Amino acid sequence: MAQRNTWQRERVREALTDARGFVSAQSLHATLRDENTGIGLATVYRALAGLAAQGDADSLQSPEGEALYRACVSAGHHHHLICRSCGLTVEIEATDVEQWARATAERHGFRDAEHVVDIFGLCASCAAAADQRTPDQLAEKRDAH
Amino acid sequence: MAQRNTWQRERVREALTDARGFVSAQSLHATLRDENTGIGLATVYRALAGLAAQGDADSLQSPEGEALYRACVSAGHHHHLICRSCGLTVEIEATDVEQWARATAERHGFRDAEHVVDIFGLCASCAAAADQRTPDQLAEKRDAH
DNA sequence: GCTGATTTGAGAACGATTCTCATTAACGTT
DNA sequence: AACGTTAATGAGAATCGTTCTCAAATCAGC
Repeated sequence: MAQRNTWQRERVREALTDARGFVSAQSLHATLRDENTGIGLATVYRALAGLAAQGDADSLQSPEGEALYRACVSAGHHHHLICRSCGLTVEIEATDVEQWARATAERHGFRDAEHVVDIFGLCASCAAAADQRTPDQLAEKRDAH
Repeated sequence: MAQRNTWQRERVREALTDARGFVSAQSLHATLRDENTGIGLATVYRALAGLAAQGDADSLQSPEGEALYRACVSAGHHHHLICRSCGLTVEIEATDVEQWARATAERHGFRDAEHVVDIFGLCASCAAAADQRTPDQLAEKRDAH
């Protein structure tokens, strides 16, 4: 009996799909815990690891050192443009970069090369929101001073 | 009195420079602790954070979630080809990738884009070593079975 | 050498992730 | 539908990397 279907695994899969971008295991767990029965944190981690292992999810390390997961849309290898504020993710293809990475590794005698290529930034709407907020923050700073 | 010069900070700088590639704060601390007086782990972290902040060191997240540091040779922005076995690092320039990243971010309306571009692989000597070891490992597997 | 702010080090605190293990429940068999 | 096997779960403990705390040590200017 290799793999059993539990409602927990389904829920994790759903929640991951519903999320618009990359989410941490922690916040996924928080979401699930809010809306239903108390699913265990360990279970969420196990489910995510499983999904990632069988290629149904992507995982990457945020610059802060958290592991982020996302439901995988396109099956193949690809990269991401991630909003560091709201987590919105755009899947990007990078054929050129792909080739460049392989060529570079070979040129230096490296084998079994994997590469990490991701772009973090502020998406259009978050950038707009940030612009609106900035004056207030400056004002607060002035007041606090 | 902004910044003080302590032998600890110097030692960290030296050790970081001596290391041939990326090292974790933990292993740097272990090295330093072995060869001399007991330098504190927190101090190593602080020194590394400081070096990274003032641009004298690079930092990146390993796929395992550890933060890795390396003495910065070229001042500007650059990327790395890292041996996942011995940590040997080659600094690589990626002007094309640079531009591609900027263009991609802009095309999707993203602002303040940073990118993570690193290649992990097996360097030539580690690959050779792995080839030698592989038959034994297979034999072991057979025996253990 | 004295003074005072910065830095240190030991350990506590912390957050993310993994492990443990008794309990639960999925699924093939009856 | 009940059964037995056994993978999966959940609560909490354990682990690991990193940051924080605070008293004691130390650097820099006088």
